[in-house]
Amino acid sequence: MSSIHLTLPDGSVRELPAGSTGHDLARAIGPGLAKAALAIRIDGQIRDLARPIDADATVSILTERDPDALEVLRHSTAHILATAVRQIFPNAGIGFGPPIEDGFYYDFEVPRPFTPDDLARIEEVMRGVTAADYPFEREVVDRAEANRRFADDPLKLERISELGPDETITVYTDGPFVDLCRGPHLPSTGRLKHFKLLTTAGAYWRGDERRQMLQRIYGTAWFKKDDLDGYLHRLEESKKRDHRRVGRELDLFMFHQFAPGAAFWTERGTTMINVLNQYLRELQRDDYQEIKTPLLYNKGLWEISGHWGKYRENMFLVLDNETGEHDFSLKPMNCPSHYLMYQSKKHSYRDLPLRYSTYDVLHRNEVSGALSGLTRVRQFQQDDCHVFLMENQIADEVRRLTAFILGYYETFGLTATLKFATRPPERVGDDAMWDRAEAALQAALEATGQPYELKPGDGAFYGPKIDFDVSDSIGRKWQLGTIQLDYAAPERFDLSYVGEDNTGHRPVVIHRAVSGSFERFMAILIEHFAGAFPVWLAPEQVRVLPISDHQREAADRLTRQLRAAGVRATLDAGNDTLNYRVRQGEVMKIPYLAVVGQREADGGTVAVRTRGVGTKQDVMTVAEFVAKVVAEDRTRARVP
RNA sequence: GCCAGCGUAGCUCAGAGGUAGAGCACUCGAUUCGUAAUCGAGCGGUCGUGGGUUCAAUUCCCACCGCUGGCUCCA
Repeated sequence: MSSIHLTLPDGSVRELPAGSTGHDLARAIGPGLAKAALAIRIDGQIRDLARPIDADATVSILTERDPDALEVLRHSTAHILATAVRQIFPNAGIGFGPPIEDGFYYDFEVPRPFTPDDLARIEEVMRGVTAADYPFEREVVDRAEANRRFADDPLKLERISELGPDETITVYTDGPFVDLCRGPHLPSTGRLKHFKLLTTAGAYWRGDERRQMLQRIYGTAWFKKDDLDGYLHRLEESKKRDHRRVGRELDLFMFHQFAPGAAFWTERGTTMINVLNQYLRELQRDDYQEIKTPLLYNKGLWEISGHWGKYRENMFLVLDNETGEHDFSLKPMNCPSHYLMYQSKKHSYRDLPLRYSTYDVLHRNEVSGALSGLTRVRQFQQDDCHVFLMENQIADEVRRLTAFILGYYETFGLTATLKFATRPPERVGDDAMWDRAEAALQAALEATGQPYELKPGDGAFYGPKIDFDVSDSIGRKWQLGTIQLDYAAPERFDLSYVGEDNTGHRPVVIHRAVSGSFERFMAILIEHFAGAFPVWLAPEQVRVLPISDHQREAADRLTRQLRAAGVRATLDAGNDTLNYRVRQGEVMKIPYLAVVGQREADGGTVAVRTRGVGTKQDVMTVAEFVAKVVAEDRTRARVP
C-alpha cells in the first residue's frame, strides 16, 4: 500500500497511508490538535478536513487561530442560515452566500421579504441546526445529477449552467440542507456558536438591476463569544462617531427635507470648511491658478464633452423659458468649463504643466436611495484641478500629485488605499487611446512606488484613474482624492499648445481632486477625530470661562487678546456654574478651556484645561497661552 | 430608482382608536460658584404631508415626501 508525505509548517514530514484525510493527520499529530482542527491548507488551498489527501503536499491544519479559518466559519454559518431559511420557507430559492468582512450574507428568493420577526425566528432555528451538530458532507456530482438535485431552484440551475465543462461540481449537505457549493466548510454545524443575524436588504440577483430582487440577510460570526461581543460593541462605538450624529451634536451642519442631498453649514461647520480651503489655497499658491467658472451651461457644452450622452441622467436639467426646453444644466463637473478657459488663449509648451484649480459648487442628480449624510450628496464643492500637460510630463506630474494628495491626508493622520481603475464599458474614445492612457497612467503609478489595487472597468467614462480611498467609521470606503488621465477631452475640445517646433500639439489633461469634496472630507474628518478636532481645525479653539462675575473683566480681556492673535476664542460668562460650563466645553470638544479665577485675574495668568485630560490644569501666563495656541494653529499640530 | 425599516417638542425617546408625556435644550427668577449637569418656575407639538375607513385617527389603510440600512450607482 502506497503512502503520502506531508510537510508540516515546522518543516517536519509525516508519512501517512494514501487516502488519509486531514482528520487523520491531525489525529496523528496529537489529540489536542485533532479537537481544534477546523480545516486543512494543502499547498496553499484550504480544504475540508474530511477530504482524502491524494498526493504529497505541504500542509497546515487550520484552527481558530488561523485568520483564514474565520472565512470558513462565516461561509459555513451562511449555510446554516440557508438551512434555517429552507426549514421555514421550503420553497425559497438559494442565491449566493459568501463570507464578507466581519460576517456573511445569503440571498434568497422568497415570495415576501423577511421581517424582523422572521429574522428572530430564523436565528432560533439556526441555533437548533448547530445543536444538532450535522456534519458538512462534500459530494462530487455530475452535471445531470446536479441539475436533478436542484431542479426546483432556478437560481442554482443558472449557476450550474455557467460552470465550465471541466469544473468539478460539488454539493454540500448539512442535515436537511443540500447546497451547490465549492466549499470548504467546518467539520460540522456544532462548531458554530457565536453568530448573530443583523439586517435584511434587497439585492438584485447577480447584482444586475434588470433582474429580480432577492432578499439578503446579513449576519456576523466569530469563534469566541468575546469576539462576537467585541464586534457588536465596535458597531455601537462607531455609531457614536457617525458624522451625522456628531455633526448635529457639535452643531456643524444640518439637512432639510426641502433640499435633499444638500448640506446646510452652520457657522461652526463653515469655519472648518474655510480652514480647509485656506490650507489648500496655501498649498496651491505657487503652482496653481485658481479660477471660477459658471455653474449653469447650455447643453451645447455637454454635447461636446460627452456628458449629454453619457452622464445626462446624473445632471440637473434646467428649463430655458424661451425655448421651452431643458437645454441648460447645472454643472456636475468642472472640466468642460476649464477647457473653455484653456481654449480661450494660446498656450506655449513653456507654460505646461498648467494647473487650473477651483472650489466651485457641483450638482449631481444622484438617485434618491444613494444619498447618505455628507458622504453622498447632490450638491458639493470639489477641490478640483485640471492639469494641462505634455505626454512626457505625465509620470512626473502623477508622482507629484500622488505625493501632494498623500501628504495632505498625512496632515490629518489619514491613510488611503490606492486603486487603479481602467476603462469602463460605457466610455468615449477608441481602444487605441485607452491603451495609451492606461499604459501611461499605470507606468506613472508604478513609478510612485505606492502599493495599489487594480479595479478593471472602474475608470471614468473619459479615462483611467487612480482613486484614493479612505474608510468611514463603519468601515465603508469612500473615494476622496482622484487622479484621472484624459486623452479624450483635448480631442473633443480641440485643445492645443504651441510646441518648441512652433506648431500646434495636443496636450493631455489630468483631472485631480484631493479631498474629493469638502462635504465628504468633512464626514471623514468628523469620524476620524470623533469630533475632537486638533486646534487648527476646531471651529472654536478656546473657550474662556471666568469662575464668577468678579473675573468677568479679566476673562473678557483674555478673549480679546486671543482673538487679536487670530485665535477662534469665545467667552462663556453665563450664570451657570463652572462645573456646568466645563461640561459644556468638554461635550462640545473645545480643545482648550481657559479658566480665569481670582488668582489668575490677579496674576495675569490662565488655568488651561486641555480637552480630554480631565481635571489636570496647566497654569501659564496669558502670553504663554496665546503663543502656545497660535503655534499649534500655525503648525497644524495634531493636538490636543 | 429597487427592497426593508423608520418619521411624536430643537435633541433623545415614552405613549395609546376617544383630540399627547419625560429628560435635556430654550426663556425667566434665584444662586456668583476652582474644573463634566445648582434650584425653582415657564414656554414649547394641527404626532412628516395629503387622502381614505370610522361617531371619532396622531394611532388602522393608501399615496407622497424625507431619513436609515442594503442593492444599483458614485466625489
